[in-house]
Formats: sequence, structure tokens, C-alpha cells
Amino acid sequence: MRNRVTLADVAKAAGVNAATVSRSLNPATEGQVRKETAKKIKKIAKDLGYTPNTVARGLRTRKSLTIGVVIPDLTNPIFPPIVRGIDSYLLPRGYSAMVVNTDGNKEIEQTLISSLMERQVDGLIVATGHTEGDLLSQYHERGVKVVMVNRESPGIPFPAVTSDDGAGISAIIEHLVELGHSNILHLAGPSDSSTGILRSKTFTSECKRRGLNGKVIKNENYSIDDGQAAIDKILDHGVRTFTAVVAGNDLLALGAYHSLRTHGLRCPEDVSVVGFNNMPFTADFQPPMSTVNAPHYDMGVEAARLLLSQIDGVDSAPVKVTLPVSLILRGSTARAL
Amino acid sequence: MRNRVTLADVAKAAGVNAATVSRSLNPATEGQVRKETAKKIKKIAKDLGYTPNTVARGLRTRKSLTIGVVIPDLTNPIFPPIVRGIDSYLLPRGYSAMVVNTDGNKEIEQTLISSLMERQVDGLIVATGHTEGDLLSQYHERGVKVVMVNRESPGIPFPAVTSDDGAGISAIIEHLVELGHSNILHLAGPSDSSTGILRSKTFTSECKRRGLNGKVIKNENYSIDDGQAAIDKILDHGVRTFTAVVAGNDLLALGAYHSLRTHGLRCPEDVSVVGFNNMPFTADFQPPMSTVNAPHYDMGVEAARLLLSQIDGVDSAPVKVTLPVSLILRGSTARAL
DNA sequence: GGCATAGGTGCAATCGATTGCACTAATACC
DNA sequence: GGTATTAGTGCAATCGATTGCACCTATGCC
Repeated sequence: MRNRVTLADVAKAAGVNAATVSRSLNPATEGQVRKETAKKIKKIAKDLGYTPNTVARGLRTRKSLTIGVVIPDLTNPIFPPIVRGIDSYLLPRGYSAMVVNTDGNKEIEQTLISSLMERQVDGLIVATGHTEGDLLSQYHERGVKVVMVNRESPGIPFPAVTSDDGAGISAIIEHLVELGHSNILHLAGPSDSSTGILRSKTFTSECKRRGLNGKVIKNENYSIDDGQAAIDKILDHGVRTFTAVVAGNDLLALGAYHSLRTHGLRCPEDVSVVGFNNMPFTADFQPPMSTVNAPHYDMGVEAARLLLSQIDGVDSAPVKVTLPVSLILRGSTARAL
Repeated sequence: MRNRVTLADVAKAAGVNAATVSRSLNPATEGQVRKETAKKIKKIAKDLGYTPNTVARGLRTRKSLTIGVVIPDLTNPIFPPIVRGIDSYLLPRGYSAMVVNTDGNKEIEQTLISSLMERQVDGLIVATGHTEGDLLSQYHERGVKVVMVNRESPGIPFPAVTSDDGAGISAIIEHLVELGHSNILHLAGPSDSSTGILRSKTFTSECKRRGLNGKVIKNENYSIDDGQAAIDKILDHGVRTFTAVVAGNDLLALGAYHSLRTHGLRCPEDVSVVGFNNMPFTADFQPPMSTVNAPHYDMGVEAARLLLSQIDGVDSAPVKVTLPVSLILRGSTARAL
């Protein structure tokens, strides 16, 4: 903070102009300086403990080497791996990530994105994917680099990295059918998220195709509470018609666990439950949760890669990357009675 | 990105000097400008879509309104709540957080902290707390504002926010004693972390005080694998002498669960296990884990508060804040046989 | 030996906002 | 009516680094 060493300080100590110091210290321009001069300057810079001021540099070069990462909620366990994946690609390339949480709130999201833009981020990785993209589409027109991850933003031609949700749902249903289930309930995710929509659509079409009795219940949020409340509602009054639950994600599935338990129903003996995402600790639940593994870390890496190649002007076409998923069978499904 | 509207643009459109625009738009200096002028300028700024360039401002004001947050690993579930707590205090005050992961690696940590400093962060919140603090102590001398959270950095007089680990361990032991346990194993956390040291010290002294047979096993990391390996080692050869396990954190406790299970031992019937932290999902493990609740979110809030008051020059003395913990009894402890 | 060329540095403008100081005009006061 | 204030703006320097351009000095070439 205090007494920061600047380029000018190094220049004075070396008896040269600041420009020469700048050129010596930058690998790309080092060749413009005489070898011994550069060597001497580097030594002096090191002795003085010079560290570049990224802010000042960014002002001049119009690059902040900072990426904004917009996620709904860091405490949802699927997001930390995505962030780590992003980080792992960014860091070695000199970039840093600035992560913000929107809590699924549209206004907060807009405020935060504005704040990120004011901080001159070089690009945005957005994991909130709402169907309408007011602010984001404006930015798109202004040439801001954006990559969607985990969820897509329909209507806006941004590159996007998602998991193959359709294949995941199909695999689940195939598995349940093999176990003899034909009355299946789908705990759908929010209808303003691309994942919620896609998973639920696939569920419906697969049921129709296979002649199953599939029912869909919508949830506002991907949360334990929503999942529990949804199943509670059915179990509290009326008869249970389903023998299996396909949850929109692991949190909703866990909510189903809770509801079943409080209603004296056993999983998987009475009702089979399948989650989605294979988030951490699902294997430690009771029963160990069968779910679909989505490669979140890799999705983060891929998103960062796409963004940086956009920034470097390599890719032009908005690429859609879909990463493969796999069904993880544990202990939450059983043969239908 | 392209065609960004600057202060100068607004000034030209309004027929005034950029200085006047700057003053009009800053609430603190707005009074220096004639009311109607300020009003007109604000309207024009809005119409033009002016957004301040935080980077340029930071260069001049020597404030980046950015805080660096250094944590070991975001995928450890205790950290997201801390980060969210920090965020919740920072955001309304115009600050943003830049979160980095060190993976518990000292060199990575130093690199990342340097990178944060180069980005001119106004302060650091550090959750990695190693016992020696090479780089950090240098920064301290240079007047950099730092607050430790979750773990302390002994020897460096930084303000710190921790949970009352001593009280937590005492409560656990008291509980186990009431259940008749006297042969207790402690799965200690890393000995280069303040939490690992404090919890293990308290364990030892409490056992001595109460005349219990307490044994301590050190672990390199706060991880499931380490916990499992530690118990495996004992159970694989030799006799089991303990009836209860006090784990340094929930992850180690979960590792103990795994090991017990693979060795055909039941928890809590054969062995009682207690975790620490009350991280998310501990209630959903099998058996539901008894643990000590640490208020991570609040710790984040408090850390951010301390840092900002340091930055504003309010607090001078390095404050140590200890937040109370509470024992959460669930299903992983039972009467000793 | 004279001129062209390239290598190595310095000068100064620039990025966008902030702010101390100077200046003008209008008001207050006696 | 003349001077002392005060309010309202503008000028220009500044933050720290980057970079186009100009300049100078060796060398290379014929």
C-alpha cells in the first residue's frame, strides 16, 4: 500500500527512462532493449521489489485480465466445482475471476453485472441462464464477451457449455423402466432455467414415447425445501400414484427423501428416487443417491477456454458445447412392487 | 466494451468541463455544483448511458473497492457460507470480493496473494491461516489491511474471526462422558492450521482433566480420505481401544464413517462419532451426524466488517472476535457399551 | 569516406477519472 | 458604491503503465 515501487522509481534507480523499464519487463517487448540493459533493469526491479500495478496497466491497455463469473448461489454444491474449473484455466493465463452470487434474483443479477462491467472485466461467464436476457442481450450488442455455463440463455447467441441433460433423463427413465416402473413423477426445476425446461421436456417426451404414466410437478427453485414441499403436498392428501421420482436435481431429490421419510415411506423399497448432478456427498445420503453425473469442473474449464478464445478473437461462431453425462447407480432405486 | 461513454463525452454533451460532471455525479461533491447544472448533467449522463470506469477511478483515488479473499478450497462446504457472508457485507458498501483457492499450498498462496496485491486490492481476508506467515508478515509491515477468518495466523497481529473451538471440543467431550465413554480417539486436523492445533490441544487437556484415555491421530488434511485412512490403519491391524471418535471436522468424521462401515462396525452402536462445523448435508448422512455448529456465514460478515473498519481507519487495535458455537446432537453418538 | 539502415532510448501522449487551485461573477455587508 | 465573501466552474496535474514516434549512434555497404 504505502511506498509502492513504481516504474518511475525503477527507471530513476537505473538511470533510464520509464519506457525502457516497461519494455525490459515485458517479455513481448524485451527484444527492443539491449540485453545487458534489460538484465540490469530486471535486477534493479527485483531488488527494489517492484510489482506492476495491474490497474494502471489495464487502464492503458484496455484489458483488466479479470473475468466476471455470475452464479446463482455458491452454497449450491454444484457451483464450487464449476468455479474451480474456471479458475484452473484462467490462472495460468494471467486472468483472475470475480465471482458474484445473484440468489436467482433478476434485479440483483443486473446490478452485479453492471458492477462487473464498471470494473472493466474482459468477459463474463454466466451460470444463471434465465430465459429472457434483457441486460445480457444489450451487452451482446455492445460486443461484450459472454459464455453461458451449465444453463443456456435461449435467444441470445452466446457460446454455451452444458451437460447432456437429455441423455441423462433418458438414461434414468430407461433404468426405471427396466426396474418395472411405469408411474413416474418428475420434480421439475424452475421453468425459467434452461436446465429445468430441457429436463422436463425430455421427461415428458420419453414417457410419451414409452407409453408411461409420467406426471410433472413444477418447482420454483432447485432447493431441498421445494422438493420436500412438492412431495408433501401429494402425500398429505390424495393417493400416491407413482412408484418412482425423477428429480430435476439432487437437492430436489433430497427433499423427496425427507418427505418420504416423514410420511413413513421407504426409499427405495416403496419409492425409487433419482437425482441429477451427482453433487458432493450424494453417496453418503441415506440411501446413497442414484443420480446422473455432470462434469461440472470440466464445464468450468471449457467455459473459460471458450471465453478466452473469444477474447483473443479466435472463435467467432457461437459454439455450443455439450459434455457427456453418466448414470450413477447407487442405492435409491429398486424394482417396482 | 466498444464505444464506452466517458466523463469527457458527457461533459461535451453538456457543454461543461469533465470536472463538473465528475462533481455532479459524486454524491459527496454534488453540493459544489449548482443544482440545475447537476440535474441536467445527471440526465445527460443517464441518457448517454454513462457508467463510471472503476479502474480509472481507482488509479486516481488509490482505492479499488476490491477485497481479496484467500481460501484453501471452495469445494470444502464450510467456505461458501463464509464467502457469502463476506459478500453480503461488502456489496452494499460498494466493494467486491475476489476469491482465490490455494489448495492448501503455500507457494500457490504466495503467488495468488501477490497477484491480488498487484490488482490493488484494498485489503485481504485470509482463511488459510498457516502457522508461519512469511509473505503476510511482510505485508503487515507494509501496512496492508488483513483480517484472518476461521483460522488464525499466530505471531502476526492481524484481527481474526474464529469460532469458539475450545468450547466446542469441551462440549463434545462432556457429551461423550455423559454417555459413558472414556476411551476416545481424536482425528486431529493439520498441525499447521490454527484450528487443528487448538482443537487437538483442547482435546488433550480436557481428557487429562477428566482422567480419560484420549488418543490423538494427526491428519495432513481436513479430508474424507485422510479420516478414512487414519481409522483404517487402526482397524486393519491391532485392537480397537476406543469407543468414540472426535473428529477435527465433519470431513474427517465422514471418513471415519466410511472406515467403520467397511470394517463392519456400526455407528453409533459400536462406535460414536462426532464431527465439527455442521457443514451442509451432515444431517442427511447415515447416521445423521452429531457435530458442532460454527456460524460460518456470520464469521464472514464479521471478517468483512473488521476489514472495512480497518480500511476506514476506525479500528486500530487488532481485534480478536470469537463467535459462539453449539453442539448439535443427531444420531451418531450412543451410550458406550 | 559517405550514406543508408537498424538497433536502442527517450519524449510525450494516452487511458478515464479526481481534485487542488485559480478565476469569474454574483451576493452581502457597511 | 466599494470591498469582502461565497458559489460555481474550469484548468491542469495526477495516478502508473504503455507505446507511436523521433532521435541518435553505430555499423554495413559500395
